[in-house]
Amino acid sequence: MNSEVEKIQVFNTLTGKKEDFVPVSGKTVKIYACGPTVYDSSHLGHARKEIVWDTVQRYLRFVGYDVVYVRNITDVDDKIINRARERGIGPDKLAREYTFAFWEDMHALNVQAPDFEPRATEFIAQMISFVEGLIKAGHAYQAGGDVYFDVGSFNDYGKLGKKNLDELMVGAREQVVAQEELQKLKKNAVDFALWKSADKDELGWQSPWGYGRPGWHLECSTMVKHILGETIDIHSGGEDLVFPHHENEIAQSEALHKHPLARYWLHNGFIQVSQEKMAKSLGNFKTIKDLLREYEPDAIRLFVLQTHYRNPIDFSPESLAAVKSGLQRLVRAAHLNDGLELKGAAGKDILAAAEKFKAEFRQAMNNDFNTAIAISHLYQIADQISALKDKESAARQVLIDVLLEHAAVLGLTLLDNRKNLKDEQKEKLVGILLEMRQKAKADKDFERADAIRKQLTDIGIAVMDTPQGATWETI
RNA sequence: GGCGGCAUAGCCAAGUGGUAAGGCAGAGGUCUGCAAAACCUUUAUCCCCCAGUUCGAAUCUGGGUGCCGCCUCCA
Repeated sequence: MNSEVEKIQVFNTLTGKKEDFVPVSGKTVKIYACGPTVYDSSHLGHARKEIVWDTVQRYLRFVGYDVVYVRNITDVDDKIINRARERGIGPDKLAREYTFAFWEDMHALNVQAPDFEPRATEFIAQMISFVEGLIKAGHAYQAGGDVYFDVGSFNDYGKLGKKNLDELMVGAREQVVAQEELQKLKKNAVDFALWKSADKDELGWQSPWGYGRPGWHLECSTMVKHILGETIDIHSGGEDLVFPHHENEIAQSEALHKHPLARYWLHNGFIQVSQEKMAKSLGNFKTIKDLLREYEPDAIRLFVLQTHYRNPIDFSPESLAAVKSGLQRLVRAAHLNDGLELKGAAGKDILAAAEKFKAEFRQAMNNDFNTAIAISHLYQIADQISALKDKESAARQVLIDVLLEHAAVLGLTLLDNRKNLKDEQKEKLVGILLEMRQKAKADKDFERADAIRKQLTDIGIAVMDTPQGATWETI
């Protein structure tokens, strides 16, 4: 970090304002990002969330903070249990399967591994003591084999999601009335489960209240506490988590610890499809694996980051395809010096341009991580690179280096894939050669036909003539 | 119904009081045997509508219209 601390501003959902970012303790930044529930394939919406917060933690490290980035994996949940039952396998096996699939997707998208990646099932014991603490403090109560958080005992309830407790009660009461059993158990309709009893043959753990499972919100509060501490700097997630998930985390943690769970609550906007949110429940999603078949990881990241993280993105194949051309310009500029010896030297003007670019890039990112502006500066530096001649390659290299360094902060590799062939292209290519050879044979130009065959053999492709025409295989 | 957010060129998208970034597509040009790629130039008198505050507003205020999200699982 420079001698002076980078002045970063972030939009805090808690206050609804952009605020100066000041970590709890100096250069250390503790971030907890709500991770996936592993019961199905990840889609573009999940990709956005991971790309956005990956970029944030990359940038904070880039400007010199010591970041501890934690992203959990929710591997115990009703959705997992139901899906596993449908498939006739154990919930733990299903969770493992989709955990690996998630890791594959994240790796492909150049999303860095977090410093810690706790799974809920690893923290059952800590969750149980967390609940015991809440009961002891009078913020939770046992009802049958369940334990509920007593929302009425926590004054600040609703401060994140901007909810009015009285109004919540009305809505919640209607739902609870529909479930008679709950009505009997809960003191208050809005109270949420910290621990839920389960049947013996279901996924569960022994607890002071009997056999059961933790409630969803509990895991995050517990893992934050045990891995990062009682107050962290940034807690992030998709905007749908604001209420009730993060609201409930705040209630649990702050009721127990009596001080803030996180200083800054950051939330990313959603991907929409035809003006509707992309969601598994709507069945209108594109999985990351689908997209990766068609688009490079850099293109997907560029697509996501060209919109500010809090704004919605309306997805269409056209809009994603449109970034491909732009990406090519950056890639081309980044590789203009490939295979060239560096000539000349970078003059003052070049060094000044590099410094100007660095400052502008940071200025953009310091303003609530405005990646859209940051990207526009990448294009500007790419134009400057392209404008330099080969004989000024040393000067050009200075700018290429800063381009690559800053593109990497956004997780863009700018790898040169321009000459990479797809499998189908390779097959067609051989087909074209065989067609040309066939034409030569038909013209009785056997010298030419044999030359084509030999050159193919030399690169490891054997050509075999058959009564049905030529075929080939690799040697 | 309550709360929150968004509306900027053909499309995507920045811009929170000082006179419209950037990308895609389009147009013209350089280059080329012809192309393609690349590069250069160019493309919103105007920011959903109405009223107001101000010397000055896309940016602030009030009203309206449309859309989205949350309030239940959801990134």
